[in-house]
Amino acid sequence: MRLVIAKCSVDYDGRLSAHLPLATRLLLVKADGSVLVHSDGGSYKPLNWMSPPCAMAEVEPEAHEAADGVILAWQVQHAKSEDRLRVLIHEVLHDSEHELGVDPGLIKDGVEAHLQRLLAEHIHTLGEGYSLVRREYMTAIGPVDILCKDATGRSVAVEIKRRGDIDGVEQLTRYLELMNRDPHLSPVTGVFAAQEIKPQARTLATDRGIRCVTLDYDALKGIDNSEHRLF
Amino acid sequence: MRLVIAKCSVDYDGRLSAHLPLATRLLLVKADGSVLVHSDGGSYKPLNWMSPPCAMAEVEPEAHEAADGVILAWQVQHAKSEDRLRVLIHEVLHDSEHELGVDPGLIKDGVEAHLQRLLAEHIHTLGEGYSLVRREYMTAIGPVDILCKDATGRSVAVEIKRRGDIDGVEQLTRYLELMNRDPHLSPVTGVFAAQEIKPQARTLATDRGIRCVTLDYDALKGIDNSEHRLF
DNA sequence: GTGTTAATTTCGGCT
DNA sequence: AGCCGAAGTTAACAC
Repeated sequence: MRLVIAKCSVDYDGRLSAHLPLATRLLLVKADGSVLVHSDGGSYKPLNWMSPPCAMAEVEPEAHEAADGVILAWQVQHAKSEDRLRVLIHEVLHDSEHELGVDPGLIKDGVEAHLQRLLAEHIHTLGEGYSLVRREYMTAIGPVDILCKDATGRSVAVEIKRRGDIDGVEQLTRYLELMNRDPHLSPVTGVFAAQEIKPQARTLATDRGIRCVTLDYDALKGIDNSEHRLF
Repeated sequence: MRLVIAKCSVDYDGRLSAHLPLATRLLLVKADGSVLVHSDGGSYKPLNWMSPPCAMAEVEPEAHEAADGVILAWQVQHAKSEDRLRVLIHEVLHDSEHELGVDPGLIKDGVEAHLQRLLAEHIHTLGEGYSLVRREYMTAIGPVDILCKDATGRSVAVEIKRRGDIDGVEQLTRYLELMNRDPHLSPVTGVFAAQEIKPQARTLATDRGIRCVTLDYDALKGIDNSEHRLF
């Protein structure tokens, strides 16, 4: 990884055209040739960048560029498209190279997929006598997160979100509408399950006869772990 | 901006929990206190980060951490939520501070908004006798990019995308369906305009009686420039 | 401020 | 390889 602090201007041409006026910025060149241009603020998104696969070459600035004070130009060309990044460097304030090695990568915990797996494995947390039919139950308009049956054998469609919002309720409503047209499934009731349910979403769901269930991820994981210890 | 290359492990707790095992990485601390953790690959997205507003503090590692070889801990706390990032540093390989100043920011060209403005200004590119009614014509389900009339005075709804995909056709279809229920507007025809239209989207649009128009952004801009030169 | 939509979205999973 | 949907999405813009 190469770190350069430089006074530079940047031009991107590809899916759009973008220009960065002359200013001091961080230029980050990764081992795969990709380049990030960062300012000293904003978010994690660079001002400009080139994604891999790409190749970076240091070239002589053109005559008119050199006349404007450009001492060095970087040309970053994407390998599979016409996307091109051109960095015109006026002054280099820092330049260092560092060996980082391969990164073991991020381990995530608590995303929707985990919630779905845990709830499917412990479907009884929805109520006594509940049984799983299947996860990702396919319908014409997309997969329902979980289809199960309650103690009386009635179908229950479950929509799972980390954060339960209006759009999640809308999504479940569409599924329920469609599934209730299917005589093999109907009547289907709905459960909106999330770690946190926004008041608006709860109101809308309740109004539509959809039950809201707040999921305790740590509790579910706890059940999971204790069962794994037992067997 | 502070650049640190360090052997470290990172833990994030907030909207989810995430862990980065011990490895050498770039730690980037911006002037606003935000922190990015980058590896030597991947995309522009950091492995882990803390968005502003937040505060970074260097603290003593706990006893068990120090026993594991941690020489320094960074605690990054988000100002408005419980989001927390903890960086456990085992070895510092580089540490430098740089003054960057305020960035003038990115100037973009060629995004959907520009296409919309250009097409609205040169609505005749859709056909002889076309006239603009208005941009962002509001309907109950959202704004139609452009509403215009053809040479015969019939309403035409235009949906603009940079890249024309199925979902854009669906979006336009919903607008047309709604607008055609309005006796003041009906009949309304549709135009799907994009710089590039995917074959599937073109097929679907044609099947629904929606005309597809490929926009040449540079040509539209050329017209624009030449007109500005004339007047 | 709040909400909605685009993004050089990126990223992962599945077919 | 392409399609689909989530993301600690972020960012811009209207209301």
